[in-house]
Amino acid sequence: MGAKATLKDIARATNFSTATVSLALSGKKTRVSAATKEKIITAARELNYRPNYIAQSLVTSRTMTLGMVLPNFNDQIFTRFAAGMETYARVQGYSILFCNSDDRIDTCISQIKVLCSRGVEGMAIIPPAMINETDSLKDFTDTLNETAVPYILVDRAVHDLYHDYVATDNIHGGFLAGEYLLSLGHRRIGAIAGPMTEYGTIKRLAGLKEAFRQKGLEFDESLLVCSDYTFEGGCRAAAQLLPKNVTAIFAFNDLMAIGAYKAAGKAGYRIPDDISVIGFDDNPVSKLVYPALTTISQPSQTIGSRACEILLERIKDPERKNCDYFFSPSLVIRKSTRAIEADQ
Amino acid sequence: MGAKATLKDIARATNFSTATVSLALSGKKTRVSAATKEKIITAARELNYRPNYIAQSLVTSRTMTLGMVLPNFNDQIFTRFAAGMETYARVQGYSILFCNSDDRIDTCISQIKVLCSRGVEGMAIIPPAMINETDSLKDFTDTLNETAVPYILVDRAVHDLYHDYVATDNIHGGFLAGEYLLSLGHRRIGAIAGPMTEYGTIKRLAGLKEAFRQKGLEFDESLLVCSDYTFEGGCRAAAQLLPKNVTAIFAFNDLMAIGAYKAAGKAGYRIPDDISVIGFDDNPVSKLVYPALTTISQPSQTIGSRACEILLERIKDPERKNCDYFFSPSLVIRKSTRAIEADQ
DNA sequence: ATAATTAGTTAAAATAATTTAACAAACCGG
DNA sequence: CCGGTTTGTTAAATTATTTTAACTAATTAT
Repeated sequence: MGAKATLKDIARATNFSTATVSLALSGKKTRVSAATKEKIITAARELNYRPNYIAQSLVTSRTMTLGMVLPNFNDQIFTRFAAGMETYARVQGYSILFCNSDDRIDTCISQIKVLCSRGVEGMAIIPPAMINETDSLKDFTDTLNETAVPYILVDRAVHDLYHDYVATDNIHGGFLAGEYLLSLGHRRIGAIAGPMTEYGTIKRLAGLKEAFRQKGLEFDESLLVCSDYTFEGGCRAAAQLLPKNVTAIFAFNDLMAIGAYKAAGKAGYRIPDDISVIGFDDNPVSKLVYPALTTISQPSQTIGSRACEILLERIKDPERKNCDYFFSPSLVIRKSTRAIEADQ
Repeated sequence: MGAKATLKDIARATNFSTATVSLALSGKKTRVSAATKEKIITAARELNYRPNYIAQSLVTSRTMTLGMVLPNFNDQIFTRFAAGMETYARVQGYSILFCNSDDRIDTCISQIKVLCSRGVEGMAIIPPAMINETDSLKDFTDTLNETAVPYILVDRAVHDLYHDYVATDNIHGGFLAGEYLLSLGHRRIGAIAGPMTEYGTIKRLAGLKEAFRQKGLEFDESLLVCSDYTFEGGCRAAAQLLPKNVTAIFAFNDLMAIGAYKAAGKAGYRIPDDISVIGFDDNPVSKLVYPALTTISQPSQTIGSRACEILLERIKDPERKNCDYFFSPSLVIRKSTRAIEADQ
């Protein structure tokens, strides 16, 4: 009962060597006679044999395990990456160790080390938000450069770390938002951006400006407020923007857009009658708020799945060239935007 | 660079045996001279040594890995359990394999088997919602009974499976919601429950009725609508309730409460002026909606942490008696409820 | 000075599998 | 019947670590 059978036990029971037993049970088309195979399989069943994956891993150095480091477990954007990752991994027979970095570089580094020690075959890492602005950046890149474990960066790019990278095409996303608001006739468009130290922020803004340019217009920089991707930050930023007679607000994520709802409500503006609001992410929340939020949908789940696929390819072929993979976001029109007469 | 250093490499570099190196690095208070220890630790750092957990596991038969099965990765309630679990596990040196059961029994069973094969020391399982109403229930309990791996059930109880179990004290939660609405003067209180096949639903309702009873009143069963814990379900249920002149609605989760917002908005009711709404869960969303939702807060993160703690205790002592652990929820008053004159 | 104890170190075993290289036996063609 | 191939099997090496038991040298006690 208690003690679990090993190859050795089967070998003893059948009078074959452990090598033969291993061969017979491995199922590979090796030269083991049918009679031998049958005896061994029968004995294995009788002894209720279960291969020890740990021992297998030690010798094959395959663990069928991946690692993923997330900045937190609460933000739906991250958990959707995680969900996509898990879905793809599962059908490939892989399991995933999920780690929380608390969005801190030191924790992220230590989690990466733990994952390597645990013998994951590959890692998907969403780096901390501030990764590019701290002194610890080098510690981070050093850690990754020193490890022999293949990895892929997800969502957030890192300076001086030229590696596989998957993310939303943020330029295109910013463009889509701008293009849509312009097509509705809006001209005084306020933008609630994130910190300008982030790639994503910079790109979304670039896309927005490009949309203006393609219409032969120019984005009014005085209507740009940099915030912090939080609900409260969005609320504060919108409060600054509303007095400037904007007819539409593009918040660089849904949380800030919903913060703008609050500011608009307080100031007596109705959405979308008095002001249109568009977000970014397609956070599940955006379907729940009233009015439902028009937004730029990041294909997070798909990105997660593809990240896993690309990671597995890299594991197979570590010499493969590093690539950036960008996934097109899409416009999801709900109830927070409306057309206005371009009266100016 | 590429090749990772082993104990042997350090032994070779320092001219000590692998045994000494192992002893020196293990940190245990063994008799290794300070000088030796220092040399070895220095060499280990230089060679960028990382212990191979696989080899460690093989000999110690401890993997320092736990498993957790979630119905999905998107619902914040589950990810908060997961976050709490991970936080506690991390400081104890454990990593966690997180699995998604897609809320299906067969997938859940197969994930449990995968976890066992991978040698997790223990499992935390949130069973599928329908677990108690399908023919596969026995498969599920059999799988768990046969395995030698300790486990704990989280959030959802399972028939005929007497084991460690952690959850919110749903009776008390239902009571708190009822008590609060009654204290505000509400008497015609509508309830949007979940399916009556779920323990959680039954208990929340029992708590609500108890609150009435303690006031010498009785809950009006005609104001009870059973729904399905979704936004749309809540919206439909509220649409049934509103014509019945309820002055307050207790939705058994926040998603349904926010669905009720939508129904109320459509019917021209203002919250909380015309109708009070209280939810359950304290889903992060409830802070974002307008007006911010008053709700019963489940201490999900705490429950996750405690689940991990209890699981680790059970791993240490498999003979320990099985227990149910219930955690008190708390009332979080926001903006969706108000007092009325008890004019009837 | 001798015996007993302690400190520091190590050789070797153990963990449970896979893999390699070798070997014997059977088979086959000329 | 002899060289070559194929088939079936196994001994031994390998994986990276911990652990045990033994050994030497130094210290302490008698």
